[in-house]
Amino acid sequence: MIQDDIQGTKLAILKATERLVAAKGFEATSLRAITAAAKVNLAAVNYHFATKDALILAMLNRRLRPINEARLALLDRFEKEAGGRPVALEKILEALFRPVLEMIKPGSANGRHFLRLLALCLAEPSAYLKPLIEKEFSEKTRRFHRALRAALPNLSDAEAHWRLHFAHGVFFHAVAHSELLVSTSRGRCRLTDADAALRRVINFCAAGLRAAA
Amino acid sequence: MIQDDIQGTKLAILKATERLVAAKGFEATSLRAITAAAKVNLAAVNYHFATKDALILAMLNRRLRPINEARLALLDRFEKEAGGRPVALEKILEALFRPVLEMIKPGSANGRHFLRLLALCLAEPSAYLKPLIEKEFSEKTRRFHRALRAALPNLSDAEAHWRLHFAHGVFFHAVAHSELLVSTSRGRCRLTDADAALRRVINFCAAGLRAAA
DNA sequence: CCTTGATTCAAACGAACGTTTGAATTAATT
DNA sequence: AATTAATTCAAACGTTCGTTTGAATCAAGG
Repeated sequence: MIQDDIQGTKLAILKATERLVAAKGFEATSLRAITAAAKVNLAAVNYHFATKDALILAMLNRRLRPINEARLALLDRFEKEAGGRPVALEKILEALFRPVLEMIKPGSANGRHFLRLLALCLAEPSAYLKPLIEKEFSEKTRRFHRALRAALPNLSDAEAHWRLHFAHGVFFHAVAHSELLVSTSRGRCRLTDADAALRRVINFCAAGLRAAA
Repeated sequence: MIQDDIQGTKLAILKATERLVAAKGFEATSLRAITAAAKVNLAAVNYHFATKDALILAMLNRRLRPINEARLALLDRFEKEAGGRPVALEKILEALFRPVLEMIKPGSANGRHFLRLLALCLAEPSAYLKPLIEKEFSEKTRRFHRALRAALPNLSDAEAHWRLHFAHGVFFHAVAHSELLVSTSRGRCRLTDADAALRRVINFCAAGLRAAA
């Protein structure tokens, strides 16, 4: 799932960065804390990644690229399966969400951490993150917009944009801030079963997307 | 709308903090930048607020308290108007969302900034923000959970928690990251008309909440 | 007018930060 | 085995940070 030409010190730094940044935030995580956790020398970060900003970008890209590739591949597959006809709404949503939710399944360690990082990326308005957001979020979303318009021909172009934005919000908030659900439900609801969560999210979003104007 | 016993230096600091933190984030905003923007002395922050963390909390509370009061007041009003019967789903959602969206209307300056701050609060996992989140987000949400269960008696307790979490995500993402909508739609959609946005959000969420299991 | 308390101010404090340096060490190549 | 390149390391650099200090200024009250 992840390009594993990266090894040794470089990989240790990336893993520690993922864990610590998810726990503390970008600015609050120092290179000293990262290198201490990774059990490497302080200067190793600058040697392997040149700068802290570049390290953050490398860490994010390592996770984002395979996710977005999986999303588009899944959508491609569903479109092929559909022949010329539009892909079913639920399938589109599955292609959009499943590759991310796969990360919280047992076996993909550090996956849960990454969901927090996604939230941090959108919230923290650092200049060097903007190109990544535009490329990995906005650009990829347009492909799903087209599929959505085909699936729901009654929706205007603008309305489709709004509702896809909403659907993104459902999923994003659900996975990135799942601790709020635990808190408000006093522990009765938890984001543990990825498949059950996916079903719930798709069910909610599909109804919202199909709603009469 | 906002308690205005605060004046002079203290108010200037709060306003500058709001603007700068929304633009740069918590850690990336220095007290020197804040005091320079507010045109007050550096030491004024520690004099009036003791510490930077306390300043952040004061700034957030100044906005959050009136919003949450307005939410509960609106829900109270709708419950009173409904007599003993359950409040209509759309009304519940309006009570939940309108007080926040009012902030982006012309006349409430700095309101837009605050929406970014909400996103930062959830994403940035600073320890001193956790109590505020639990109190102002989770605690208040439980009241709306009860109203929701009355409006949709077919929904199980757990399912209601999940879907309210989803609805929160729709609204939250829509207002806090509205620049993503502008970006993916290439400027065709914008969060300018608060009433239109509220209508769209409520429409989407109501359909999702009512969806068959 | 003088005093008292509240506020502002310039200056400095120690701590922590990202980054750089140059030597030491390891790995690879011939 | 000798040489070259890649990597690690301890130490330090300059900067910026939140906070503290003590004197200066202001606003009333007696």
